Amino acid sequence: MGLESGDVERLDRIVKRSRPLHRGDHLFREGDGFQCLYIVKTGSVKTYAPSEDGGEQVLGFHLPGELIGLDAIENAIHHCSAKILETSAICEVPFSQLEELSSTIPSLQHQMYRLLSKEITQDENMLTLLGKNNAEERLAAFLISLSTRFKRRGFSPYDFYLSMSRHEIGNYLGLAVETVSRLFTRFQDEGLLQVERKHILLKDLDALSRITQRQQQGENKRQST
Amino acid sequence: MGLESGDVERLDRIVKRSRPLHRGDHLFREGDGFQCLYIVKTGSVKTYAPSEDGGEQVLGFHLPGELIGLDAIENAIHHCSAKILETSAICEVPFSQLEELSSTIPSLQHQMYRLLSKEITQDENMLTLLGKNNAEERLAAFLISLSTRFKRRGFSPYDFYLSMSRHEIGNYLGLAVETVSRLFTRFQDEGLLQVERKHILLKDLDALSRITQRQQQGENKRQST
DNA sequence: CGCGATTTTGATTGTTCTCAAGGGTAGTGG
DNA sequence: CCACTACCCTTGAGAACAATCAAAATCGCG
Repeated sequence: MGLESGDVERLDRIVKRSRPLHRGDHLFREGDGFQCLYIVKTGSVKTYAPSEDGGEQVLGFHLPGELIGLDAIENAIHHCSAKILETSAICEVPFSQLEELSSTIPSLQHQMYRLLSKEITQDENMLTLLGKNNAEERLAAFLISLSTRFKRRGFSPYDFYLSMSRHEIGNYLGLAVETVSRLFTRFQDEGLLQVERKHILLKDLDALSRITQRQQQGENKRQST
Repeated sequence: MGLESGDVERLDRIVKRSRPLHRGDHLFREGDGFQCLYIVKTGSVKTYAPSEDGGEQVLGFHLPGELIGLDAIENAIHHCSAKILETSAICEVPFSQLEELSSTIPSLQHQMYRLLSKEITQDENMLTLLGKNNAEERLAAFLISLSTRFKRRGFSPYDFYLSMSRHEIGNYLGLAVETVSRLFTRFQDEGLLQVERKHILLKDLDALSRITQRQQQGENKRQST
């Protein structure tokens, strides 16, 4: 990270540990004033953009170690809502204090820029997924993403529980619930994974990877160039 | 903006005006080391993520006043390529200098955070467009976006030229070229606009807006919740 | 003027959505 | 503890939107 230990301590001092939150609780809602960034310690959170009629677009699922709220800096208003998916521990980081601190610690400022930049890169990857990949490729990419993120945090990359519903997965990936359900069944039939309700056991990560890259291999698809 | 005039001058001093660039030139390519952010002064630029086989995902079209390269901060490597669409004047901003400057000018630091945050918000809006909207809604939203951005810069919001091909529009919106072409024809038949090759004349911006919002009005679509 | 690239238009196909219905699960309250 | 209910997931059948294939028309450029 490049932060000195004294700096880490100063950073640590502004972070608030919140009491555990429960499924269905909101961290914030669209339109709320922006005060804090949130870091997931344990559990999981979904962010989504609600639309007038009660519909929504799921923007992301956030696992331990991941940051929430960066899109609210611009206008100091949250542009999306954040809902707890399972009992979770979340840290709050008051942004104004973080901002002040970052102006006195250059390496912290740099980390902040990198963090924001990373979020942009991730969103761009997601744009490619939605713009170019079919249903099968999207779900495979989703599972690999979860697997990678669990692994990074020291959890099993093969064996995990989904804290979100099929409905939410479909919403996130731009697919109907039924399509997601059918794909899980198909992946299981093909021996790529075992799925039972929320429990996922990835049996052939390589094959899943191959699926996500399939689009690129096909010669000159229509939307290309 | 909140920058003092002395600060503006300091900022101005690190910005380099480049000679005019021409259609097809590259500002940078995926994998290039990250040195500068780029600001479009005149003309237009597209950014895209190339894939192995020569295909690509268009990530954005950049008009005068808009910034390019924010996704490269994270690893100091460009994750996408940037190609000039028409003869353009582009400013370069060496990022390391900007970063230094921002650590001594708090309001500049704040602007940087806002800029990065805004980019995230825009990408999230695009995710919603690709995840929830049909072809018609996507193209309408695209035209309105262009219109709004031209207007902001003092150009006509009704009458403008497209610097990108139908192919690139389709790629950007996750649609086939033919679909884009058919939609232009349909919009024209319905009196929403006049189109002749690259020349666009928007005749009913309200109707276009209504199209983009159609999805939200329909009661509880499948992917919602 | 002619060639290649781009755009348009038409016909057909196909993936995914939609509609419909059944079964399973978890949570609630009697 | 069991019944009830609401929600979630699955599966099937049909419809629809957009992709694909094909070809003609137009444009830009050397």
